[in-house]
Amino acid sequence: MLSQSIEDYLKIIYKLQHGSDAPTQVTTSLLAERMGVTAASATNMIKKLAEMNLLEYAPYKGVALREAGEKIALETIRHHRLIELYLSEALGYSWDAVDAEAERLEHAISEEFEERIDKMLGYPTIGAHGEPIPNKNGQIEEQTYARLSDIERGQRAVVKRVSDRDAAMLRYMNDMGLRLGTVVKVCEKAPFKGPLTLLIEEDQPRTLGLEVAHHIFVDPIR
Amino acid sequence: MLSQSIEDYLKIIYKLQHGSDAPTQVTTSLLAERMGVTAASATNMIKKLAEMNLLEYAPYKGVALREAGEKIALETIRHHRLIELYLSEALGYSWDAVDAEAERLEHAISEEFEERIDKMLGYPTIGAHGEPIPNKNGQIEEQTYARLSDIERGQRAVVKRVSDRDAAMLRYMNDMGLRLGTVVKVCEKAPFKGPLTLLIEEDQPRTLGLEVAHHIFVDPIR
DNA sequence: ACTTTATTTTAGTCAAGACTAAATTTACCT
DNA sequence: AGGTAAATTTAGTCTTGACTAAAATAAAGT
Repeated sequence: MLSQSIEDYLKIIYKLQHGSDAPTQVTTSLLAERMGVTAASATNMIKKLAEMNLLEYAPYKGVALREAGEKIALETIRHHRLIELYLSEALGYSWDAVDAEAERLEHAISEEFEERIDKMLGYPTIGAHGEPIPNKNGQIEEQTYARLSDIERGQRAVVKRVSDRDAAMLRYMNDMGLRLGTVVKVCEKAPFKGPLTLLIEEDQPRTLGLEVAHHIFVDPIR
Repeated sequence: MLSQSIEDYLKIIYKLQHGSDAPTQVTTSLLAERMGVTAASATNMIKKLAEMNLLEYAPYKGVALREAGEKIALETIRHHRLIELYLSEALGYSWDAVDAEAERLEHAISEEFEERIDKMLGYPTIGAHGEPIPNKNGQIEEQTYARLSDIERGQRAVVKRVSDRDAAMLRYMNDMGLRLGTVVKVCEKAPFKGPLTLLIEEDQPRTLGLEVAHHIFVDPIR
């Protein structure tokens, strides 16, 4: 059995490699920051994972997952996203609470548990925040959506995915009435990285900071 | 936060103190055996728990939980039994599979998770194998049932609780058609600790070894 | 009461995975 | 190209919770 720690490291490396923000090189310090440990600790673990042939390690340069490592990362991510969706659908958890709970549960569930909730949810392919859920074979359909912050004025778009990095931000989005599938229209964009004004589902206009809009992924209409 | 290990030790000590088999004195070796560790390891942990004022430790004699330790034990047991029932009721787990899964999950769930499944289950007081579920305040209603092995010939009784120590035995009981609430009648008891013959729910007679009957707790009728 | 045996405790190791402080490497700037 | 700052790695420590082997204690038999 693999330790929780190892699963977490691999999961985060995968996310960094395939994330929408910085798909350059996964450095020790970036990994350390995401794991909430010091760089020295990250180096130790990296050496161990390289030893186990789970990743490619170029000292002072960075890491890249090998096939075996990616497989474990995707299994862990699958667990996480299935659990998040289950908590949300079956237990009524809110958008911002699922991540923390899933973070601990993902390491504790068996294959049987995974299969049962997968079935119960109807073999879903999209998670609670719009993320793709890897299938049992570790295949995943990476998506590419536009950021709401990049949408032109006047354009309408459907909310497809939100970043789950910040629970407070998720709660805020939720309070604004944003959900997966919500249709928004950009009415106004203030200059100099100013906020944008949105029409959410034909309701009254709302103003949203760019920072938040940057973490909302949409599909423009027409 | 308390470690999984600590929670497990306290839980097992509680069960040994209140178990139906040997409520004498909880010894180091008994605890070690149930935890699957060596006696030396158990001694170490006992000293640590005594240091934390979670239990009373008389070297060479044994241990007894103090109030704080019992509270933690009961919380852990509550988690375990709620999860078992949830797995059984909501996810269709079989009698013999719930324990192993709950064993890992009990340390991973939050208070919110506990509350949500508690509510979903209708605030149950009896677990999947008939055990009492401690309430949120750590109160528990200890039961005293007769063992099926002690029931007189001709007597009828209702199955109230089964031991969950051995998954294979649980599977066997299940295959025999035994469930909580099942009515059985003892038709025959072979001498010299021989097997007993049962009538299960007015079906055809079945023969059951004493060992198994010893782990089935019943409430005699009339 | 003394000896043998079983149980328990002590002493010393080990592995995981974190940390700090120091040394090293890379990168950047003029 | 040389010098400095930032990033990374190395070296050494710590904690948790296991282990083995040896010592100490308790229990039991004659």
